[in-house]
Amino acid sequence: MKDLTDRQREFYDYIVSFIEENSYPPTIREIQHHFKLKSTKGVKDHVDRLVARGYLNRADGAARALEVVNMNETQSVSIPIVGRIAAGLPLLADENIEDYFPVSKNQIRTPGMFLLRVRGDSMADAAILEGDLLLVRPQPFVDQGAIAVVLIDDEATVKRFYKFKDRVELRAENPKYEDIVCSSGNEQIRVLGKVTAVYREIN
Amino acid sequence: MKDLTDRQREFYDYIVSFIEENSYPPTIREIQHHFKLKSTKGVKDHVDRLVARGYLNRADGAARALEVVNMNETQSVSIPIVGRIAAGLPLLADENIEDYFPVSKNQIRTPGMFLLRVRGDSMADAAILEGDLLLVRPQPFVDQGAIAVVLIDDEATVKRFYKFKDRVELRAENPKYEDIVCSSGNEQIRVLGKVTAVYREIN
DNA sequence: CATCATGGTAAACGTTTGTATAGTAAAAGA
DNA sequence: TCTTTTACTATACAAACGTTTACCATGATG
Repeated sequence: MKDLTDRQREFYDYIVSFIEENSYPPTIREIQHHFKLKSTKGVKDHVDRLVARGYLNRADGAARALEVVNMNETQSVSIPIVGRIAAGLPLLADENIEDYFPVSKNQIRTPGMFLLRVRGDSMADAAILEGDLLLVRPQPFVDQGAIAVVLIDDEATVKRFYKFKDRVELRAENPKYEDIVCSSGNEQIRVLGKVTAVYREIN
Repeated sequence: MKDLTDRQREFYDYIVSFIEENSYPPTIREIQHHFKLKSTKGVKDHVDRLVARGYLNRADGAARALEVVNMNETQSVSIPIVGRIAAGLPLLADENIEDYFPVSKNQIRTPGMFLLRVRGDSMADAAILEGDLLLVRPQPFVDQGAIAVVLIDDEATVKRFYKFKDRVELRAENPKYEDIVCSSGNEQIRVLGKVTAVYREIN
């Protein structure tokens, strides 16, 4: 956004906010009136420049045929919140999905990402509280020390994950809880994915 | 969708898909040509019926001023991230805006909401860490004990807010920091708003 | 049977809208 | 310093666009 002047930026912002409010783009004259200009020419020039610089697309000659480039990219997607995980069923089976929560698209990089609502305070010292929503990228392993969602006996838990030659350790971030140690080859635990974001609503 | 005839449904679907493809709505005549009709009247009738049944909104007389109801509800909005707050300037002046971050629309209930990136660890025990983004609803006061963004000497800080007859206390959630106490009438502090959500990206 | 909603055609009207030409003024680069 | 870019005013025009009136045909409703 650095190749735009302040004024150009104002026009761009107005067009974006108009679309957000009305869900269709403004006409040249609607922009003109918003900026209290006395001619349409100034608006046309600005729009043309925004097109030339790649911030807008437009179909020439057509009314309101204005498209903000990258606007779709900031849209959000409904991501499922998985609740209790039923044994045997695929993770995202209907039975496991409690609700949906909108997450902006640029947080979603891989398919199959899901949200998990935190139960308990075992990660309190990692600033993850009961009720928080965790955005999880599904993957069968995570980096050493990363916060992972792990399935233990059909129960999803959130822990820091450490893998050693002979064992796997799942460490809580709360002194009240003891580490879980599994010897290698033990098939009772399964890494579901890596926690990539935390959402908390207050009140 | 059961009060629509097959034909009406076709028109509705075309309008939705047109918007998805072009990101602006079609004109009456564009719809007409798609269905290879020889008059605009049929299209107008269909659109009017879709409006009457609540599937579309529209601003009469204006080109392309067509809005598909429910299409926008899961979208997100760009919310400004305010950085250092310059004295005198309004909070959301360009000078204060560092960047924008998409937040899903249903988290935004009042206008003027903004994001603040956390500096320091003074709220660590409230599970708010350095680098977290806080969604802030602007308001001149907050409930007792709520987490507030407060302006002290042109510096925005996040603290728990307590108001008593004779004084205001701003308490950090970290034993390393001491409470800030201001006698009433002291104009050096100003509540900017209430923290309503926390976003954290991991890695 | 008459009636009403649906789904059209045809043609015309007036406004909305994008575009163009000509010119001014100030700021930014070269 | 000269030139270009930015940011406008003023006016005008043609095309695009929504709207309207009049009319026709079909199928469902009562």
